[in-house]
Amino acid sequence: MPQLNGGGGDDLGANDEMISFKDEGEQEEKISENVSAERDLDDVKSSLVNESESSSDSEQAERRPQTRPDLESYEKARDYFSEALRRQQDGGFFKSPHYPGYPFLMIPDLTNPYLSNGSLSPSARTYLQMKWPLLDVPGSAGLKDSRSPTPGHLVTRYCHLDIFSLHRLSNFLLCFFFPLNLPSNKVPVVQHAHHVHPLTPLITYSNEHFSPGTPPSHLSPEILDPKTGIPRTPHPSELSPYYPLSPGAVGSIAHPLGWLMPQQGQHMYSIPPGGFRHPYPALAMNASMSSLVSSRFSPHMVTPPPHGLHQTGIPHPAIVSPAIKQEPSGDNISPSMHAKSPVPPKKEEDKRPHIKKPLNAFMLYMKEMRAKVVAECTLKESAAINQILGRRWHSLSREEQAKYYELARKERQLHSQLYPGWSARDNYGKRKKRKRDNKPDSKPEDFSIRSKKQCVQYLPSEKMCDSPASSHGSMLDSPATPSAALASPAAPAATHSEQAQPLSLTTKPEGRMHHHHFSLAGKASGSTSSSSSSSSSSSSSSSHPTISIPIGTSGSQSTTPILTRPIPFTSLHPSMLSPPSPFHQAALHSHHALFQSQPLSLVTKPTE
DNA sequence: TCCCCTTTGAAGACA
DNA sequence: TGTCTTCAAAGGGGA
Repeated sequence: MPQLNGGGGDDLGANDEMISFKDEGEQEEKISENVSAERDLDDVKSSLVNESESSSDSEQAERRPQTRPDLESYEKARDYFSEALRRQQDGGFFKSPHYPGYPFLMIPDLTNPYLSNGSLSPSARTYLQMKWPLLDVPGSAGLKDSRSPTPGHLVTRYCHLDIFSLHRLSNFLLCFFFPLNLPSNKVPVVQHAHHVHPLTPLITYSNEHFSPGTPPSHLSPEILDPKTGIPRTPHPSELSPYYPLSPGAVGSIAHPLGWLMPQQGQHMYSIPPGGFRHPYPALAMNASMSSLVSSRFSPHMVTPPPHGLHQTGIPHPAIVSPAIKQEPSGDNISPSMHAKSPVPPKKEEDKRPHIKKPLNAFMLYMKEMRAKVVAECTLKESAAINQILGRRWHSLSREEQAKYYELARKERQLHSQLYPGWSARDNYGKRKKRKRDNKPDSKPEDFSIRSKKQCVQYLPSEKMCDSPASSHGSMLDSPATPSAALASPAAPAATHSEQAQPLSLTTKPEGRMHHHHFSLAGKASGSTSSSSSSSSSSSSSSSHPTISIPIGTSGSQSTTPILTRPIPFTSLHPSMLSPPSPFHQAALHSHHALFQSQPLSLVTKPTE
C-alpha cells in the first residue's frame, strides 16, 4: 500500500491517520468483492479443463497482483480514471479499485473543503476518496454499504484533515503536477523515501512525463524556456502530442467531453505541456479532469513524434508505433491517413503510427474492470476473464452501461475530431485474418473439436455459471430503460427491441443474432459472430438442455414477431430456480446489479 | 514469435 | 437495408 508519508514526510499531515485505512478497507473490500468475484471465478475455474488452475487460497493471495511495474501502472492509472469516474458518478457505487495511486489534477477547492457547518463538504470527501489515494477508503464501505459509517465517521476516516493539511495537500499536488523549472529529471515532489508514493504511476513516469522547465499552464500560457527560464511561445515540438490535430482542427475542437465538464467557476489546473499526461484523455476524463482535456486539446496540439510516442516516450494508446504493433507498410494506409496523418511525411510509410479504433463501451468497461477481476481471481487467461467481464457487463444496469456508452461515444467523438480522416477501414487488414473467418459452418461435432480452448470449456456444463449476466443480469431482467439508448447510438436498437421483449432479454446487437435460436451462453455455445451459423446454434441446443423463452425481436429484426431463444439450462443460475439464499442476498446488496433479486422463478429440469 | 481465444460494440464492406 | 467481417484490449497458451 503506497503511503505518502510513511517515510517521515509531514507535508500533508495527518499521515499517521491515513495508514491503516486502506488495510481496513481492503479487508472489507475483499470480503465483499470476493463474493462476486469468487463466483465468477469459481464458475470459470470449474469450467477450465486445466486442473492446474485450481489453486489454494494462499496461491490466490500470492497471485494477486501487488505492486505492478511502472508500465502497468501507467495503464492502471488510465483505468483508474474511468473507475473514479464511475465511482464519482455512482456516488461510490463501486468499490475502491485495487490499484491505488491515482493522479487527479483538478482539485475541487481543496482549500475550502468544509461546509459552513464545519463538516467536510461532499465534494471534498469525494475528492479525498477518489482523487487522493492516500485518503481513499473503500467506496463500498463508505458510500455503498448500508452499514456505512455515518458522515461523521466518514470524516474520521478521511483523516481529520484540517484546513491547513488540505491546503498543504493542494499545494503538494500543485507542486507535484506542475513543477516549475525543476532543474532535472528529479521528481518534483516531496516524496518520502521509504514508501511508494500513492501517485507512483506519475512519479514513475515523472522522469519522462514531467518535462523540466514546463510551468503550469494555469500559471502561464507560455512556456518557460528550460534553459533560460524566460517565457516564450511554445514550440510545436514541445507541446503535447497526445492527440495530434490536423492543422485545420487546431483550435476548433469543442470540448468533446463537455458533459463531464465541471461547474463553471470551479477553478481548475490545466496541465502544462509536457507535464503529466494521461495516455487516453477521454478515458481519463472525469469532472475533475475535464480541464485537463481542455488544455490537452488546446491549440497547442501539434503533431506527435513520428514514432507515435509522446515526447515523453510513452506511446499514445491510440497511436501504436509500427515498432510496437506490426502493420503492413504504407499500402494499407488510407489516403485519409496520408492526408490527415499527424505524422509528418516520411519516406518510410510504414512508420506511420497506427491509430487504433476508439474503444467501445464494453472495451472501456473491460479495461476498467479487468484489473479487478484479475486481482480477485487466479485466472490469467484473458479469454476467461473476458467471459466474466462479458457477463458482468450484461449484469450492469442500464444506467451503468449508459455511462460507458456515453463515454465511448465521447471517445469516438474525440477520436473523430482528432483524426478527422481516420476510418476504421484504415486498420483493416492489419491483423491476420482469424482462422474462424475461413472456417466453414461448423457442425456440432466440429464445434466440440474445433478448439480445445473453446468457451464451452470456460462455461461449466454442470455448475451453473453463476455470473450475473447469465443468471441475474440484464439477460433476463434488464430494466430496458432508455438511458443506454440515449447514450449510445447502438443502444437504441437494443433498448427498442428489448422493450418488446417480455423478459427483456439483453441480446447482442441484432446483426449478430443471425438465427432465431440464441443461446445465452453466447459464443460459449458457438455463436461467434463470424461463425454464427445454424450449426453453432444447433450445437448449443444439442449440447445444452434448454428452455425456450419467447422474446421479442430486436433491432432490424423487429418485424419478426416473436423469437424463441433456447436458454441452456446450464446457464440458469440456481437463484433462478429458487429464492436466493441469505448469503446470496447479501451478495445482492453488495454488488448491486450483479446480484439482483430474481424476478423470475424459472422451474425447469435439465433434459439430460 | 506469432496467433488464438474470448468478450461487446462500432464501423466498414458487401449483397 | 440487412448481414457479415474486422478491429479495439488483454494476456495466457499453443504452435
